[in-house]
Amino acid sequence: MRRILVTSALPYSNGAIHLGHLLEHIQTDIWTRYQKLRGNECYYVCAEDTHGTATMLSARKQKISPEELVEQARIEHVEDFTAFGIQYDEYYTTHSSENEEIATLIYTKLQEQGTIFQRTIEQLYDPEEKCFLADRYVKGICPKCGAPDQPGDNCDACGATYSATDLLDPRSELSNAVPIIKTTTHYFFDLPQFEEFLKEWTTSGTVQTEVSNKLQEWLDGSLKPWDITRDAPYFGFRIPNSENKYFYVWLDAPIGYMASFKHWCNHSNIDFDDFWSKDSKCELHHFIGKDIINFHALFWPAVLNCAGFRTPSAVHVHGMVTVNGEKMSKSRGTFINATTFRKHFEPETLRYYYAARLSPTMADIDINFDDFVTRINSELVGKLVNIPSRCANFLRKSFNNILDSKLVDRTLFGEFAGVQPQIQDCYEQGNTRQVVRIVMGLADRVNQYLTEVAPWKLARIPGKEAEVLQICTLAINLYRTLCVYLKPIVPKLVERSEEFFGGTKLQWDDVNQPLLDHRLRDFTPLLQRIEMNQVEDMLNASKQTKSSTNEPSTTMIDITDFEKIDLRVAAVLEASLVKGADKLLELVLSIDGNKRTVFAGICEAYNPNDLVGRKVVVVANLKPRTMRFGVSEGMVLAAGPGGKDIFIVSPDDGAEEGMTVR
RNA sequence: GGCUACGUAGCUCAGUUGGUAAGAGCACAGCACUCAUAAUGCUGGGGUCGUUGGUUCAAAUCCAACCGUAGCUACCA
Repeated sequence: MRRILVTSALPYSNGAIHLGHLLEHIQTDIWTRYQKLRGNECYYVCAEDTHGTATMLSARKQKISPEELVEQARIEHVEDFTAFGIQYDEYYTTHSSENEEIATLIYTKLQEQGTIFQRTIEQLYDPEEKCFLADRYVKGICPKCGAPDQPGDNCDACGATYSATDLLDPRSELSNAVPIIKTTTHYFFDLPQFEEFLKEWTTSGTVQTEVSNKLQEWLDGSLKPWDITRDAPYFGFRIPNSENKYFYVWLDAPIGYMASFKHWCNHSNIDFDDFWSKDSKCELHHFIGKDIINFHALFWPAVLNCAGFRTPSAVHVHGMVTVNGEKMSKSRGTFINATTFRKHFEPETLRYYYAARLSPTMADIDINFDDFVTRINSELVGKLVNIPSRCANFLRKSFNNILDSKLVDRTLFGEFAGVQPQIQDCYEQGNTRQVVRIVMGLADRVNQYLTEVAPWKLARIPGKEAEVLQICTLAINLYRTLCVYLKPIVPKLVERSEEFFGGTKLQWDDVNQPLLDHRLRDFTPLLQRIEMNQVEDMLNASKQTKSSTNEPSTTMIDITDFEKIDLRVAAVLEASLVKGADKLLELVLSIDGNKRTVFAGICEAYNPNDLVGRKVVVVANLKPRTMRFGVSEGMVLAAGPGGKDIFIVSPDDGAEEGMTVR
């Protein structure tokens, strides 16, 4: 039996869980569930990544302590992950005594090994807030192209890279003060000392070859010492024997893997050192995105090695999530939070879709929603769940739900069991795409078989009842095999199937032992089809989430952009509730005598009768939008986050309908 | 600019060490079936495997250049 510790990258406290986090945690969860199903001793730990300037500032803004912010985020994050079936053994926090202890211990070890040195550096400093500024907290005019409002590291407009001190008219994002240059002494980890070690480590099967190739770029003599210090004020752990110096968040974040596991050990009978000591025989697997390769495949193994701990057995790197072929974008509504997704879809559908796309490569994963809808409907519902559905009525009506005492066709059942080694390899390598392909191929076979033997025809012929029972017994057992194979991917769907089979949990070896002479429970639909308009609803909801935040937009538009919008005063002629809609009111507006029908999601905030006769402002040249309840020919302007807090914009007295608003 | 990947039917992808592999699913068209959540089965159209050269008896598969895409990195070779 293997002993395995698995981690996903720690989600940062200052932000909601989105589809990108979910890709990684679903991938990790599938792998972990597979290992457990195989009977391995496997633990899956994660935690909140809590430290850093962003958390500190965000807490300040909300007038709460960072600790409160972190705890609140932890609760929300766990809720999201749990909804998607992610089963951690421990989901802890980096702001813990365990983490501080281990971080301090590791730092001390690094020091003893002579890999920590001090260096005085110059950095921008906000004299009003009295704090040093990271590049992204400074904005100014690009020295190359003159674009305004550019961050301190590179220009979004022309792509130039520069240092924050080169910016023209630099301003602190925090106080708008002009930053000054100030010196400070920082502690550095002397990474170049580990070049040889890392060259060896990164080419010894610990990472995918494509990752290894990429890493050689950095390892080709271009490793630099790593600044592990941040100056106060900073939310984090103080560096021992220093004043006002804190560990950079990226030092203690990976250590959070250890701390989380330590916490878990303290509550169970597992020995921490078995897993982390230098000569550990256990496995350690990290799942991460390609954006943080350097932290996990350079800094982290070097630090562990230097501090006398074991290094990871493998770092599994996945690609980024794109939506409909593009980067997730808040304005397009494709920046989709976990909470939003699960309001509109059963989480299992995302698990399935990701699994169907994931491979051991670090290629980006695109969520194409057309593809998403058809895959769920045709593969999961149309093929897979269709199998028991095709048999259930025969079994219930004629056989009291009791399966036959033997299998009519051992070969087909044996064939299905025969692919198990192949499936195992795929899971082990993280090639769930292949698992799904194999399983769906088998599901096709069952449907073909059923069409061929046509139990519905036999059922009409007296004396053929036994054959019908044989056929259904085989089909149900083949379906059961597929359930075993898919259990790590869609655990809830399989759980519902287990209920149907009688309530016993499926085991990996069950593919060799058919269910016979056994009473099933009544069949109930296992998964609902989904529709394209659910996708549209979700994308709209994602846009609303964005506009309800209080962050002012950083995208500047010029006057010609603004002039494209034809804003008009309109009078409300009629207003009525829309049957079947939760939020919509149907408004008939008059603009200069022309009638328009406009749907507005303001039902919770306004009574239809109170609106009739009012003057409102509409976007008159908005493309007509076909909604489930009709065509909307414009948009009524309103302020507020939504729900009951919506406030319609009205012109002052004297404005007449049809007037242009500028 | 450099580096690392990738570019196969409308979409998502298989194609093992070069030799009947040009394939699957979805989508589309026709037929069949009616047990099933308008599900399923069969048949068919559709690709000069990014482009151009080269190696070879033989290339989607190896090599080179170019084009395109993505990411990393940078004006230092």
